[in-house]
Amino acid sequence: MQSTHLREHNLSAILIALAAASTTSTPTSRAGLAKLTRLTKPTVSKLIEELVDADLVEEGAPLSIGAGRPMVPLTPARGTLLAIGLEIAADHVACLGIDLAGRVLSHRVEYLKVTAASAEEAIDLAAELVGEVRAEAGDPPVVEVVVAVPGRIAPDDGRVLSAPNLDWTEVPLVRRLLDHPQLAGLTVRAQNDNRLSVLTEIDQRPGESFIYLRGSTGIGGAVVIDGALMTGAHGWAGEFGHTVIEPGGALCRCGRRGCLEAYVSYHALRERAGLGDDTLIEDLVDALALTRDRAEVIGLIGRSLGFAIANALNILDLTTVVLSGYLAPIAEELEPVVRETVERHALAIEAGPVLIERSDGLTDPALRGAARAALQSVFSDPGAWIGREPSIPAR
Amino acid sequence: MQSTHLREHNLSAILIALAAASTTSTPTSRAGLAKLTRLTKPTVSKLIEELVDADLVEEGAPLSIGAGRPMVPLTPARGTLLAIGLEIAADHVACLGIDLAGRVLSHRVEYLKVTAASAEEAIDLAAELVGEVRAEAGDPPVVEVVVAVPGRIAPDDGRVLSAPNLDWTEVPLVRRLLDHPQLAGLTVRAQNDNRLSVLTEIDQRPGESFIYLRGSTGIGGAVVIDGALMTGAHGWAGEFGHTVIEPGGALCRCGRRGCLEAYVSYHALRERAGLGDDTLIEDLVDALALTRDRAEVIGLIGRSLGFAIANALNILDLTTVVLSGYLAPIAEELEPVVRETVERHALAIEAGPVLIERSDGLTDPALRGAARAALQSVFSDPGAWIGREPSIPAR
DNA sequence: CGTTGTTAGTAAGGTACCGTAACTAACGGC
DNA sequence: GCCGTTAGTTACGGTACCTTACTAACAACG
Repeated sequence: MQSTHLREHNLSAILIALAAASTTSTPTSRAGLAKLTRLTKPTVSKLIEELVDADLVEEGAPLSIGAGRPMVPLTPARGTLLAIGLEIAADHVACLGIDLAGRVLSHRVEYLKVTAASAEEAIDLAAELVGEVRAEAGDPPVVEVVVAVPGRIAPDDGRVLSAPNLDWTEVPLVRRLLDHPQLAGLTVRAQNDNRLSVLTEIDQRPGESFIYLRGSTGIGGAVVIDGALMTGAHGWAGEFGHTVIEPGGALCRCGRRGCLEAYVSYHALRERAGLGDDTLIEDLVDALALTRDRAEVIGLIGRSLGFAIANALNILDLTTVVLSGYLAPIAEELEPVVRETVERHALAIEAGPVLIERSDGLTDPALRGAARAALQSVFSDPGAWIGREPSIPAR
Repeated sequence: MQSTHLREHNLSAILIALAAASTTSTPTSRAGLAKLTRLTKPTVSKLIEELVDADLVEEGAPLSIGAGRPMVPLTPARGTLLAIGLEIAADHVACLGIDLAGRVLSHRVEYLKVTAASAEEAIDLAAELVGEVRAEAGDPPVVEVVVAVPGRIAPDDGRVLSAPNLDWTEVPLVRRLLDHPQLAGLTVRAQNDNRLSVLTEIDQRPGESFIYLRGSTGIGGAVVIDGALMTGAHGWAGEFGHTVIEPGGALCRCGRRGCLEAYVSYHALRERAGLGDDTLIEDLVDALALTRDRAEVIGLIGRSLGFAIANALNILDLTTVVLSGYLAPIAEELEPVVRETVERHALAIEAGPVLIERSDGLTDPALRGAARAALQSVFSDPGAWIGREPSIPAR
């Protein structure tokens, strides 16, 4: 490591510690940050001064707690930077702008049957929403734009390889977005919506390790180790949807047999119960419970999930499972069934209980996650947002 | 990060880069290390000087390659430090001493039916071997002692919780070893033998990501991501032995049904074929081939492995599988069967071929891995081995 | 056989960053 | 009003690294 990088490293560490502390509603001072980061007070003071000058950190009014000189509470600056999340879903396009503090500056949703429209149309709409969000937020500098798409995305150039729910194949999404004046000159990245949803969950559970399962039209998932999303060789580690839970079992959309997704996804459950395709995902379980015993429905879903989870826990040796999407509202119902199945199959049980928890259920996790991902570059390299800006040395 | 740590970080980076480079038999100079670590030549020179003074790095005779001033080749020092690996296996106790360069300084094996003897006896023998190895190596400073045990180990105090193949339960291994004069004052750690075996494989594949499967009395395994061993919540991530491959299938030693280990471990295969318990692990497949068609044996093993591997690949999104233990010699035979099974079940296939490779098959991987693990602290904190030694600041 | 070009390594000085020690600021409690 | 306590600043010094420029040692070429 070069000594220039030391400064950037410490700036980043301080900003990250500050952001983490301010989500806990504990006011944080320079002295507090010094303890958290194990740097000395003068060092923190000097670095904080630069962050304040660069409008990345805000000072509050002095605040007295107990004896001693009152602290000057610090928070990530509000409204000075804009991180933009976009979401292109089957029935809507949405855009969310947040600042460093994670506060929503602007939010726009337009309903659009994307499958019925052309990709161009959806992308035009998305760009338009970006323009509106930027304007409403007061047109501060934009950090980055991250687009959530329900499909597979080429890691190199942000092409959408396939997005079945949108009827998209080979759409050069990022390139097309960059053609629009509202996004000219910005950094734009595309990511799978499920993977971005996890970021929202990671925010709620900083530093934890868990398996994330999201029930949606398909089954998405992810593996989080110590607060870091596992990627894998192609970026789809933790996609539990196509874990085989019954060799030679039900036919899956992917062409194989016995995948988890062939049993507990919205599509699979709806079709097997003969429900119409106007059934909303959030109403799925209630609708199923009308066609047969609710306990039976929960049992089917729970046992299928449990089997997939058991295998994952065996391989990963983790203890926490977070259920999201349409699985979140029924997490408490599922818990005993899943737990029983997991305990029958998983070795890790011997080490203690497996926790099966519901996602904190914030709305629009993919959209929030996208905006959150757009923020990331500021935290990992605040130096780039300060006047000096050596950050990327010429080579 | 504090500025004192910068030096340690860079010392460590240089030593690690040097060690990595010298395994590739490419002679490396100060200038070469400067390029590898992205530090400048003067910085590398100064740090290397300290490492040479501390006997951690050796200079060779100047070596001319092409034009320009000849380089001074550098290598990790040989014979100046001793890292000790111990192995306690069912039928022997072994001790290996290596230096920074990974060269074997001394090696001792004593055959002992550990199950027939007391734990005390085995531990006494181990300590004795350590004494002999230290003496033969010329009694240089000992870095650390790492003990490989085929069982589960308490992470905090190195107690062996259970080691079925040794008939051990609750043996305070590390504490007892420290009682012996040969190990007085040393740092001693215990680790599962399979997990240490992986370290030997990681050495051969620096920076790679792969799944490791080791056929032995049981089935051990591990997950390696970018050259780092995944641990999990309790340190047994990647223990594929108890992945369920057939719900409600064959009864396993662990009390559950359908585990991988109940099909392809030495014990399971031997017993199902009615072979005597004097069959050696390395002869297992040949012996099985006498009782029935060899293709059938390979097919059984391959399909079972393939199913477990497919699930793991789906979850982890990796592309390489390394077979070790008794599986290594038959890796080429297994490959088509495993590949076919994996391709039928694994999603990741769509991204390209899955590589099923054999371990490089060094003898005694667990013992080597233990010695290698004992070396680790030098590489991660060379500062502690240099006169200055601030390393662990008082708190 | 000297000249030129190339690469390895060293020397000297400067700079950036952080840490230490001591100080001021601002409060509560007695 | 004094004292103890905590927040934050100032001044200074040390450490580590970088830049620039140099020397060392070789190959290739005419």
